[in-house]
Amino acid sequence: MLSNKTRVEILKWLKKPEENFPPHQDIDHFDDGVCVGYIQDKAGLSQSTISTYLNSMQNADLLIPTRHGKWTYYKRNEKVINEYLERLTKEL
Amino acid sequence: MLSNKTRVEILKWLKKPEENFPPHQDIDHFDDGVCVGYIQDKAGLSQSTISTYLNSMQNADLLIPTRHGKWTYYKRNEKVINEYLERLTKEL
DNA sequence: AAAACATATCTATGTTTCTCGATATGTAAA
DNA sequence: TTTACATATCGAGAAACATAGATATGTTTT
Repeated sequence: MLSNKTRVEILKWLKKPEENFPPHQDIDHFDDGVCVGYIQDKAGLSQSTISTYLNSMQNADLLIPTRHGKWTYYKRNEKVINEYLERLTKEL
Repeated sequence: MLSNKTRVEILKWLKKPEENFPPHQDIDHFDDGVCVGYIQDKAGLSQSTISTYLNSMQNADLLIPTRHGKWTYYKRNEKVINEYLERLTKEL
């Protein structure tokens, strides 16, 4: 999962949404993360590719999706990400 | 590089050679790591595959090779491995 | 110097991953 | 209740990776 440059970048971007994405129009915070379109623009890959990536990261429990109207927002699952890093650091 | 199960396993095995490999015949320590043949036996993959893996990990600076007679021993490059883990923990 | 042995490299094939365009689905606006 | 929009899913081709067998290289033993 974390063997892909773009997916890792996305995780990093979502660490500080205010610094990496423009403000959303319908909501004035990043509490639920960032919408797919913004992530797509930033990554420069096709809509389907990004959607697939985000979906796979959600399946891996690295991201948490929230639907707001027609938009889907994705945010990091800090707990799982930290657990992964800790385990890796311990075992590797 | 660390996206491959076998390669990650090898790194883990080399963390504690005494526990994971039989003693070498020509030398009585693991100071320079473990010879290719033992790693191959443990991994259960072909000689060429393991040799290729070890070589690629050496190129990535994760392993340090030492030649003793006709054997090549590989050990972990702790410095680089730790730096990688620290950077990942900081950035991810 | 030849034979034996450990490892490295080459070549090839099957499998997985990346990536896209096309299409489907779900939601909101007209 | 169509139409428009955001995202998801499907199907396919190209690229990268995994892996093995054959062969080459380097080292030791005979």
